[in-house]
Amino acid sequence: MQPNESLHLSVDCVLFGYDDDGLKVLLINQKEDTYAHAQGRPMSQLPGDLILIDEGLEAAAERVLFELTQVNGVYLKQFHAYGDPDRVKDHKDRAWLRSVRTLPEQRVITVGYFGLVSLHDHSPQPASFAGGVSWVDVNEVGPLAFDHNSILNGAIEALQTQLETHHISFELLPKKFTLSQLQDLYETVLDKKFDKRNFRKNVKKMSHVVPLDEKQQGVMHKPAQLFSFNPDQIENA
Amino acid sequence: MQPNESLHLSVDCVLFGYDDDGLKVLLINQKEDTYAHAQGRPMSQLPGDLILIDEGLEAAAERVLFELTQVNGVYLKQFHAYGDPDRVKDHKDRAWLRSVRTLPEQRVITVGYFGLVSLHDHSPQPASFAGGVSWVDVNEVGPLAFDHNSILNGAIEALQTQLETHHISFELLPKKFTLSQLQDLYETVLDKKFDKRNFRKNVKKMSHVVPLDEKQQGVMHKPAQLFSFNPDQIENA
DNA sequence: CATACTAAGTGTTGAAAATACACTTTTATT
DNA sequence: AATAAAAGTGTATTTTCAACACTTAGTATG
Repeated sequence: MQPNESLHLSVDCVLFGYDDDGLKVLLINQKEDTYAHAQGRPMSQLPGDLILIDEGLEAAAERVLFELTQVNGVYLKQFHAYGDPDRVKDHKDRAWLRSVRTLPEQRVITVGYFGLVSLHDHSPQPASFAGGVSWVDVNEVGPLAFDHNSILNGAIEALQTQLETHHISFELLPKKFTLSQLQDLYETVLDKKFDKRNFRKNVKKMSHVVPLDEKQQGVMHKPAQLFSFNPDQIENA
Repeated sequence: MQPNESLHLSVDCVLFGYDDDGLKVLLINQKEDTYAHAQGRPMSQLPGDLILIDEGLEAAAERVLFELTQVNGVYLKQFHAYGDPDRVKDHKDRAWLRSVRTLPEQRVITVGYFGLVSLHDHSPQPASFAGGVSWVDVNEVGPLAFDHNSILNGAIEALQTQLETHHISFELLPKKFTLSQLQDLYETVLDKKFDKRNFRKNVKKMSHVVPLDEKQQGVMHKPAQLFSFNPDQIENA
């Protein structure tokens, strides 16, 4: 039973953002000039980094997300650990690792967390040492560094399961929203259509969705009733 | 961004076993004389150990389970990673760690896997260096080492979810079984009762449960029809 | 060989939930 | 005043779920 001394642990965060335009995921771009002299093109990747030696996993996910994107205070949930011994050994990834890690050859196991935000309420900013931060439509994500495409797929599945079983939509919408927005969110995330009347019947049963005394304004059609989430009721959602 | 050099990674296996007598979990006993001169009583724990440096997580879970209990070839599924920085720092656990680890003070993150077997088909044997192996009814598990009680609870939840969503019962039963055994399994794992006729209606819809041309023998009542699982159909269960 | 014991096996009915479906209303714009 | 655009609303049908009790086939016993 050999000890595994030269093994690193990281967290990767899959932050989903939603607006009327669809479901997005927050990616960072490897900074071009960090390894100008190395071969390989910079790629996009999920925000992630090594955990600190005395830090809990969830705390690490929060810290790393904040450091890399300035996004703070979001719901983060662990969904899977990825530990293929070769997951960071691909040729395309090594140049970048050499530029940012003191021990670039080291095996890295990573724990995936996903988080949810409303695009209206958060504006991510790249950290000084990151190349850039951008929201990318989940259906238009190209090849990512490492095994981040499969981590993303795992996160999407976890998000779908959680939305169906725990109705976690409240993290993805602005404070005030219409039922059409809520329905569009469900349709976007679960990738299926719902009947408007039946959907609204179901929402009536969700005690954490409460109508406000307020209507949409400035729209070129019948203004919709606004709703918000009642935080007291969210636990039992 | 400090590297986390002194960090260890382990896997812990929660192996569930089932027979007519209930749902059991396989525990190992810390070997008494391994640390005869250390304070503290030996405790029970889940079979788990550090992963090897070039070994995948699932492979590690299979290896560790086999090394510690001689159990082989079982369905193993990852369910959660546990990374509290203090999870192996409790006083009750340190004496044992000093006796078996070269670096007992090291932080250990662990990845939990659960597995399923039929008690009829497997007979675990302790490894030479382990103190003993025993099946313990899940409702009669006492205090375990480290955070293994919460890992066990996480595994039970994962098992219940998987049974309801993916009908993974086939791993827990002998090759030939009766519908009463299947119902008892569901009732035991999910901790609720089912109506016999309704349960059997549902089983009829499960294409992976197929009747055999064979009946129970030597029972003091009407012999039950035997069934088995059709492996071809299990994917779509 | 008749009786008793035990768990296996089997259908129907009512209630509840899920689905399918189309027109009217309210506001902003021209 | 007319138009455009999405909001809002109810009912009938189908499907699923839940409740419920007696008959059957084999083993053991007297």
